[in-house]
Amino acid sequence: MKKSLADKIEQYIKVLIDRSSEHKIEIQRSELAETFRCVPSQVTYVINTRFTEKKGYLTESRRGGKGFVRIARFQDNSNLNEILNKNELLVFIDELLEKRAITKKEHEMLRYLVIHGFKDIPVKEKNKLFAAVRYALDSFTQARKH
Amino acid sequence: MKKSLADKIEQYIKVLIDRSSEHKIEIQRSELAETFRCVPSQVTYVINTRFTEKKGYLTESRRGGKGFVRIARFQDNSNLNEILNKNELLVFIDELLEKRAITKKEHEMLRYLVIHGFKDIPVKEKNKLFAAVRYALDSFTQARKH
DNA sequence: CCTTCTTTGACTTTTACTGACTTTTGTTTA
DNA sequence: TAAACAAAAGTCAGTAAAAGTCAAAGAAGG
Repeated sequence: MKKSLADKIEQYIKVLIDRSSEHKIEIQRSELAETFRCVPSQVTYVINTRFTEKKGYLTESRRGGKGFVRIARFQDNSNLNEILNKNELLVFIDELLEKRAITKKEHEMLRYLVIHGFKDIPVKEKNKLFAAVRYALDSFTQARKH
Repeated sequence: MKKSLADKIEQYIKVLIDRSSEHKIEIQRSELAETFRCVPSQVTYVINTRFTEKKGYLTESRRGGKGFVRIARFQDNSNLNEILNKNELLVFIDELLEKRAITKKEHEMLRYLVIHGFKDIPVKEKNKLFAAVRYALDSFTQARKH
């Protein structure tokens, strides 16, 4: 299994991120391309295939003079946490039904919302969101009791 | 972290605004240009690209002798947009009730969620979120009809 | 083979910066 | 007081320096 250039660039960037203070680096595409003696679009390729949101990275960039590419790894890396949190919220919603704090119809609707409603929200925000929804539901059902 | 001149001027102005009493400053374009050793139109460029209304700033200026550029940051640029969008979603939810697609209780719960549930989500995400919720609710109620 | 991943390069778009020229406004002077 | 002057700020187009896009060719793996 020979390492492709893309693999090497990927590894290089990951080392940079590891060494950085905030899990965040800023590079210049053209500069990096020169380091590896390849065309700049090769770097773009690496970024698009290896540093995706799904893999736990956020990227930003700016064109033009003094342009840059910023790559940040977010700490609650990934899926696991997201799914966990979504599950936690779903469990909470199930408990509400068990406690008769919500009706069966409401329960059905809420589950649907949680599962399908938050597709486009970045992972980082999603956790906050789930917590917020949980809080809101809690105080709502409390309030409704009286 | 290579900062462009425009970035530096932007930051400089923002610090001035932060230190000001009313989130408002008055500068002289030519003076600032001299400080940064650039042409005055560079300052105009920064103001036009970084201190726009969309980003929460209002600018005024006067030419000629005793000329000036005034930059003011207004409290919550987002509010207007946010509220508008939230309202759109609330209107949609109200319509669902009118169409009998949801019950009164569901309606009540959804309104509460929208109003109280998404407090900590950044504005930028919030709009996407509202759209997502609207979409989810739409398909949910469609599906439930059958 | 066939498919998928990599690499390349020509072309596009965005952003920064500059300088010549214009417009506006206050001040001075005839 | 009207005209000239000076001192601002605005406009705009041009240049350069990035990064992005996309399709096509090439390589690797099954």
